[in-house]
Amino acid sequence: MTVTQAAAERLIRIGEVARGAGVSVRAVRYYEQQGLLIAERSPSGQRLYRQDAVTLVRFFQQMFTAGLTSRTIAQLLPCWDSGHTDAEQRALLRAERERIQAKVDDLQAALDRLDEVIAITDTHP
Amino acid sequence: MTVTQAAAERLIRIGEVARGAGVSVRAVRYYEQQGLLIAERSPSGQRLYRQDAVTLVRFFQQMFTAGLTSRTIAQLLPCWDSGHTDAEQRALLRAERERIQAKVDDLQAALDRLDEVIAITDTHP
DNA sequence: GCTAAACCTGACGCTGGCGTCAGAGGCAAG
DNA sequence: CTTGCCTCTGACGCCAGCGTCAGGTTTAGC
Repeated sequence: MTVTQAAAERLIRIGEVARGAGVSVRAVRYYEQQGLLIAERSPSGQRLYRQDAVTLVRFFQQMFTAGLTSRTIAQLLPCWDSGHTDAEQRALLRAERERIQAKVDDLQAALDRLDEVIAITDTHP
Repeated sequence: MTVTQAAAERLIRIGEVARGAGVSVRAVRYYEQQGLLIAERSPSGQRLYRQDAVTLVRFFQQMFTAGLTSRTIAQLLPCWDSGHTDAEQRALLRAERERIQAKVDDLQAALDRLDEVIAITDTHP
């Protein structure tokens, strides 16, 4: 799936990336600052992205909402591109997996508590 | 369950509350500042809590990890004490429930993505 | 009565993912 | 050529739940 020979691919500017992914322009710049998204530059200095940057940004958003930091995502990015991992990355993957799973459990427990109250207060108007 | 006649109940100080609930003393003071935990005061000004404050603080922690703000918790606190809710509180309860459920779904989706990568990279050493 | 531990009130710092404002340059259309 | 939108680089602001330091009082044990 890693097409390296995108010869005459249409490049898009930052606004199109932002709109496409549903985030702000500021956010996209921030991702670059964090080393997540490398952009080419036009002669005048404007950022130019490949279209799959949109997909990538959506992916970043998903990871952010899962509680990963940009630093962690940056460390894991090579996995997505190459499909290979070193020991450190595998450990990171498992650690994040566990963290997220634990958070799911916490949220589920909180949900149960809230449902208790909802049930009680619904039967006691 | 709401025993209002705790005549000679043993009161505890902030350190004991903190240790009992597994949080810092600073956190307990913060909860008071946010209107979550009202403490009596000794003649010299030290905070005095009933033992169930420990349970309450644990509950706060659970809600915090579920993403509720102290403001929201404060608005919902009467529900726990009285077992009654007004319309606003019921709406709040449902809104938080939905928010948490949505977050669970997001986390689950992120977990699936991570598991994909883990699976792929485990079979490709 | 002394000391160590615990408590008090401010008040500033930190983290992370941006929002937002300032001031300046780029680009297609009319 | 000008109008209007897009983009650029800093740099400060924000929120929420505390951590942490400063400087002073209280409590408990010996």
